[in-house]
Amino acid sequence: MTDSAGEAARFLTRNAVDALPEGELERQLAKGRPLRVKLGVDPTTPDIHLGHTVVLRKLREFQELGHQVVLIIGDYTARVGDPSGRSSIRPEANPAEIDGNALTYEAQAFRVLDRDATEVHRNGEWLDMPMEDLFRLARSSTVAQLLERDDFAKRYSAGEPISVLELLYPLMQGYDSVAIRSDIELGATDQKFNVLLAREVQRSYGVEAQSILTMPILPGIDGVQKMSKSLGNYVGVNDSPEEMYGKLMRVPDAAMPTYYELLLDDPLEPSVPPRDAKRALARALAARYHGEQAAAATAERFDAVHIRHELPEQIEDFAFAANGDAVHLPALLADAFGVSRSEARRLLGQAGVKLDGEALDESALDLPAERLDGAVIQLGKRRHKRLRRR
RNA sequence: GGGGGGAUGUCCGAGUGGCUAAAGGAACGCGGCUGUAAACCGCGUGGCACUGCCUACGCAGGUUCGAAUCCUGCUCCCCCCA
Repeated sequence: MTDSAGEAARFLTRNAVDALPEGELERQLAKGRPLRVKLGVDPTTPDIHLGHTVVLRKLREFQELGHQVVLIIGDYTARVGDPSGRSSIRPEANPAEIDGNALTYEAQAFRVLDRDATEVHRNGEWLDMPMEDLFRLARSSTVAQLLERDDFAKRYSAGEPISVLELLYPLMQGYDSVAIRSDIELGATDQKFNVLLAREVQRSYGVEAQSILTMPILPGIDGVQKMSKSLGNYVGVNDSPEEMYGKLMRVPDAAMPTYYELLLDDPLEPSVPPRDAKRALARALAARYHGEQAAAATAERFDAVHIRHELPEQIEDFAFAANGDAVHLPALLADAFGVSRSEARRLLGQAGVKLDGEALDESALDLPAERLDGAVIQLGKRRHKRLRRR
């Protein structure tokens, strides 16, 4: 075992949770040949967010060390739905939607990965198998083994349903490893069971078992739950610089060390005040996905709006119709911001609506059109529209 | 195949004939304080033609002056036995 293998292994595992079996990665690296590094993603949502980039960045590190990254777009497994971390059965995913997502997924993944050094497969290539092959696959594990997994065990003992299809999911993922002959599989910690079970599946097919490397899960911008699209606490890699910056500024301080460790190359200096650390993070990530210039402009605009309380530079116009002189505010707000009229009324009653910076109150539900024309109407802290009479 | 239990708002979860647009919690929104942080305080969270009306407690019917609550059928889920 050479020093360089040990060094590389230490580097690659520095912010990982598990690298199993113990020492295996170093042994693999010491062989001196490029490793086949697997990552499987199910295109269940069209967007990649910063949470996904944690593992993608790790993959990128492998790439930069000369290893072969194999990205598997789980078009077939997406139709089953990964039960990991789930407490209930997923609704069946729609194949057409999955195909669409797969394309955008791939494109977005290459904002982190080097396209030329990445092998991409759809697992439909091999999972669309005859029943006979499924028999073989289904024999590679046992119900007891599958039920050992934490989320299944919980659901089972809580008397919640587990479908047979879900039980099959880890086997399908494991077969991916057989199909591409992976040396190592990456995943977030919630994938630990799946990636470990793949070792069993590989053995049962007589191929060498992969090692595994799991990464921590990035909390969402609420700082508590994992970042996920369905929880609405995510920052998408395709978000505009303003969205990225603004969302990241809402992340609680407590999550900063984790964000730094998982998303940036340099660790968080403890001496940096939390607010500055967060600004630097927001700035760095906006720059990563949109360039230094856009990031600088975004930061400047953010300060203008939130520190100097100026209006945002760009405010979308909203054309309103006024067929008399008076305009009914709840209706206007409902149309402009996509809230219900009832909600608009409530917000008016809570001083949550401002016209050119001044709070409106619910005593005046109708305002003259001329007062509105050209004015900026603001809902809460962050939603603005410039009104134009149609 | 037999027996038992269950389905309530974004989620969890109370509620077994009127006082229930439905307790409580979580989540979220608005306001205050602030750093679009945390903590804390206040208000709010079905819709609308809004001092009122409409819709809502798995689905469809029924009983009743009145049903989330009672009855019938159906759908789905869980457990035990086989």
